[in-house]
Amino acid sequence: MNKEEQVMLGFRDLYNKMVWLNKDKMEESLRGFKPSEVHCIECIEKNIDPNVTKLADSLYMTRGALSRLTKKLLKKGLIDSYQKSDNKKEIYFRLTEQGKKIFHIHEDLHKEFRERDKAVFEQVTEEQFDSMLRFVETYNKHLDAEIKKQDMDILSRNENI
Amino acid sequence: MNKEEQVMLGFRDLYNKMVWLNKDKMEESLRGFKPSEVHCIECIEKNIDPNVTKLADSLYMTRGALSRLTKKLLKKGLIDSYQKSDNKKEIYFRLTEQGKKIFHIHEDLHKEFRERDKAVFEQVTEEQFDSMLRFVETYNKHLDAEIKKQDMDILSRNENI
DNA sequence: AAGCTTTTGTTTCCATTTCAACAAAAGAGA
DNA sequence: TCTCTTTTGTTGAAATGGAAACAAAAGCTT
Repeated sequence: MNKEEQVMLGFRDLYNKMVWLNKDKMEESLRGFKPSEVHCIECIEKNIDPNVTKLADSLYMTRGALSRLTKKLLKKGLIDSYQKSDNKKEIYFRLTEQGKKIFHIHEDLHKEFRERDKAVFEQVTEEQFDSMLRFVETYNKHLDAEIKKQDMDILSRNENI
Repeated sequence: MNKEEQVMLGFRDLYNKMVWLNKDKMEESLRGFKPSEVHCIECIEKNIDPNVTKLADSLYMTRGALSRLTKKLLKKGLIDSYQKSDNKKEIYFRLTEQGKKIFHIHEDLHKEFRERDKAVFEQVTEEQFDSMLRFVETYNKHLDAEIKKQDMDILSRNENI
């Protein structure tokens, strides 16, 4: 196995382990709230005028899933919806006071995770961080371009039908 | 946002984008096979005497999920099961010829992905790779320890009941 | 060997997500 | 403006995966 693969597999493992590990802690601090709900809340707060489509794109899920998820959060009183006067189709969301509470508990939890993993990050130099950051940015841009390319392909394939 | 977070969020995005992007390609090359099935096949080939429990651990899923998944693959004739003479409980799996075909198509696909992303990796020096590899290894070890710690917690909590 | 604890694989039940089809609104082009 | 296309959000049906309960086998302790 070459180094590229090792790095990417290593990160895949890291990702899975973190999800696995944080899930329990999350359920402990935020009883009654599922990871998907908390992620949705996080995403609503961090986006400008988020609607079902935008949230689906950000969370790498389908619009159908987010339609249902937002409905649940509305019912629980964690989010509000609003529209703009010049658009009767798009429906946007924002956090209620109660939703903001959840958001902040989640933020604190992340601080706790950072604290938990501090020892690892202390071993990394500033240059190493910058190097990794450059790598991540380059790769992300590359994949964005590939995703766009693939969307084009799907589009043009539909035209041929 | 500090650099640690940027790096980790960057990798989370990378991971999600790759899953998203590769899923379509996978369905294209391996019609009728879901990512979960292919991952399971990959995992069976790359492990020694894999059983439901080992597969569940490797794939960060539950034993229940893998019990069903392996059953599906058995039905499709992609895998075989076998046991050892000294253990009547554990059931191991191996790929059939047809399963190996799927495995190799998947391997080729990965080569294709590497080719697709070659431009990104060409910009990375050997030292950068080594640096990232060290980071990934350290972090993984750290999380393994944390997971173990959490399991201990759960265990001791049960003792108190 | 006997009695317990743990591990393993399975199953039932349930929540979540995707897929596909749909209607309504927006956008684009003549 | 009228028409065709695309986008948006929603829904029913189906697939998926997790939680928990379970029996059978294995492991351990005495």
